[in-house]
Amino acid sequence: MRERHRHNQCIKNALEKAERVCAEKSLRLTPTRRKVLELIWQSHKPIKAYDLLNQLSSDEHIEKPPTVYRALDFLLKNHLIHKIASHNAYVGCEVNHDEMDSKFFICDQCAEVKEVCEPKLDRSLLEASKKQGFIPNQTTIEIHGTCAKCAR
Amino acid sequence: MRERHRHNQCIKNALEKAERVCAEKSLRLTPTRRKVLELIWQSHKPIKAYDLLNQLSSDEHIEKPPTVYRALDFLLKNHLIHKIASHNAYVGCEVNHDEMDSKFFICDQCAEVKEVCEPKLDRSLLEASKKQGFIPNQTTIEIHGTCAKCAR
DNA sequence: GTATAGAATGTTATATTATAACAGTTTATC
DNA sequence: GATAAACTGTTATAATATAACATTCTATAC
Repeated sequence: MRERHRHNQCIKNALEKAERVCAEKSLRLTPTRRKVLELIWQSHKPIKAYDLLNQLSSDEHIEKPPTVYRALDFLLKNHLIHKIASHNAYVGCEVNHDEMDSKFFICDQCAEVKEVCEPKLDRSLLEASKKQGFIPNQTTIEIHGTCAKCAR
Repeated sequence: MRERHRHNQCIKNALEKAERVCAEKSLRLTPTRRKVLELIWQSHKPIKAYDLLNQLSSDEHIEKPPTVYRALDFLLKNHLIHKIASHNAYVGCEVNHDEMDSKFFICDQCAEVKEVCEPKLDRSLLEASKKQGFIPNQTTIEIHGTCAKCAR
């Protein structure tokens, strides 16, 4: 735990950002949406839709899939979370999406995901696209391997 | 159709490559595996597992999911096909996998996928990884957009 | 040529991921 | 307070994928 970052701060930042974004765009961060975002931000590991569903449910009340998928759709559409396609799982968005699409480093040891912006990589992607005469719109860049922490 | 490439040749090449690879590694390209590979190569569009299953089935005999998933596993493991994670669908492998991982350009108009090797892009990916202290193992690079043909 | 082990296939069942469709409720605005 | 749009509840089902175990096939050793 020694080197662990102050994760509470991540959660707090994420929720604040969400409130700001929603306020700016007149969107409603309803209790379910907020709760789902908070659950996703419990870690930097992608979480599955049905795990969220279980965590949303209590002994008294079991939530149904559309509840969580609707919240996920909202959060995805507004760039507050991302879907990791290679895992069918969801992580909080760590970057500013004025920039280009995200790239993800996914540790196969500890499962943590690091989202990065890499203008150089963007340029390479654009260049490669141009070479194909391809007009890129949205990218899925997921790099699996071993993170710095686990490599030590 | 005027500019259409000779797709029969693609299928033929793919099957020949598969036979060669299997011969070299003492693997068995059994009838089901061969048939699945052939069905996947009917086009350059990713095909879904259950579509393959339907095409494998006849009025007399309906195949079951494990049949197709086992064939897919075999073909994936031996780099004869790839899974497009963002679509849960499968395409034939067009490149030589002595090289690094594949990158896919996926046209959202016509659905065709072009697999490319881009050493420059590989270098950018490696560089970005190094910057994170990340040791890359396997990448999912899927660029969605509009292909040259559809852009015209 | 037969015994044998490993690979491949058949079969049933079920797990996992995601959406459709429609009814009811809440919210913002007029 | 009426209204429309957004949001939520609920039931059902679609789409994707695997587990587990029985059976058959194939290559090799004897």
